[in-house]
Amino acid sequence: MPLGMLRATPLVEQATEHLREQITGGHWPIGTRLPGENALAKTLGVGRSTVREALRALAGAGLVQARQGSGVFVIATEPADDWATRLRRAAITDVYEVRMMVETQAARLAATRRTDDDLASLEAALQARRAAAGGDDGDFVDADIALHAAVVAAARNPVLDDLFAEFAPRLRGRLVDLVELLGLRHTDPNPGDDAHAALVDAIRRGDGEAASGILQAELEQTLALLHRDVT
Amino acid sequence: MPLGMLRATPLVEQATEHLREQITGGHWPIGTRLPGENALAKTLGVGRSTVREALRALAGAGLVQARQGSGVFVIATEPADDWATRLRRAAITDVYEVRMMVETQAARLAATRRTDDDLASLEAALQARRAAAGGDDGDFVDADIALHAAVVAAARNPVLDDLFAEFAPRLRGRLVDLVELLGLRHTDPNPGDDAHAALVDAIRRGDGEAASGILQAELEQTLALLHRDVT
DNA sequence: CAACACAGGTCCTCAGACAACCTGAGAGGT
DNA sequence: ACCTCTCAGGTTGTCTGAGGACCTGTGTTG
Repeated sequence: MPLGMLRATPLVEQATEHLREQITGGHWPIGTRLPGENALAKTLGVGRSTVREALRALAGAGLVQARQGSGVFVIATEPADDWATRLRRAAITDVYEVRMMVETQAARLAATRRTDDDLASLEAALQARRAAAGGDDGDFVDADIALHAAVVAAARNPVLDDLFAEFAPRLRGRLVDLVELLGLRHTDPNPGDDAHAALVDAIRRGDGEAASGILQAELEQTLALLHRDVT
Repeated sequence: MPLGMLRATPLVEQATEHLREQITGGHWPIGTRLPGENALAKTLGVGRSTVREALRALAGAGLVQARQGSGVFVIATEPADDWATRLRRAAITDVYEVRMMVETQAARLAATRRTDDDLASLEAALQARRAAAGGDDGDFVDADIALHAAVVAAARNPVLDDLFAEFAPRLRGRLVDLVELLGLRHTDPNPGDDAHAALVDAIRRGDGEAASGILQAELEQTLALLHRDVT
């Protein structure tokens, strides 16, 4: 099925794309009133309905807004940049640094707010991290991240949970690379186990200072590796 | 202009919304083929063109995709949740707490990383906050937020800047309310000026511990007010 | 100067006609 | 029995026309 899978792109999609490019390309800044439907139909060489549908698609994408009798206005020149995109573009060391700030504070809160359920989750995550020591680098990093997520969850602040969840995927790939490239698990397949056990214990004991300090030391070490990796 | 400002919502928008709710409400899971245009027109009591435009809007929003001859299929059940929406839904105290964590750490970094330009910006923002003391509560809160943003910017981590910029709009309205309802500016139209001047000075001197401590005290006080406000 | 009316332009809705495409069922051939 | 082809019915895509609702700017009147 070489060419049979190819379909002509519907005119309305082509028109949508063309108009979108005019907007995102800066030809129509925010606040601009677009040419009327009839004018656009003539310019694009399509029917008026096709123009209307294209404009609806752009409205659905949040780029324009129609006002009956007035016209169609540009209200955004690009879709709202989501965090995943922003984090992807940001320097990994900047992302990690913010993670570090957030997480050390979360550990402090976790020590005072953790419930029995939280402790059970932390213990389970610690065991899962140990179990993942026998697996590949990717699984190990995932288990490590899960333990850290359990720490953040014990802080009992949903905004923190969300924030950590946004950061984790951005960091995962790089952390796996780091482990592999630097051979961090060659001598010890479960690096940092002592520190993580001490972290869970500090949270159990309610010692926020210790929990925060342990995490700070660990994360600073990884950040230093990330800096080294970059140069 | 009591009722003159109200406009009938165009049918296509109502239809779009109805269909969107069917999708986000779980009635049409991902992969579902929607009823045909003619069936939908009958169900919704509108013309086929109106249905087509509504479907285009949903396509523009990324929820459906049309295949000529086959039908229109659900490809997503909700738009990617953006942070603004999440923050809007979150408890204000949770949001503020995260802001506090991030900002106190940022102040620490600012003390070590600030440039001469950062210092100039901080000084300008401090003066602007003083100038806003003569204005209304909204302007004052804006000037306060701008000073804090300058602190975060001096930490020289773009991810932090972005994060603070996400949080600020969510917090603004509530902070204005707090100032108004609690009459925080009745006796002193420029509350916290001493603390803010000390903050800027600590950053200038490179004293991260002092900067962080000053901010922590201020933000904890406001958080306590937010907690009180809620109960 | 303010209020009102009107003209022209714009978006909104519906209907109809025809084209292009897809899918499933049935018929015919091997 | 299995495979291929054809066709019918249903679906989306495009265009056109008609009329309605709305908005804005201009001109007229009091």
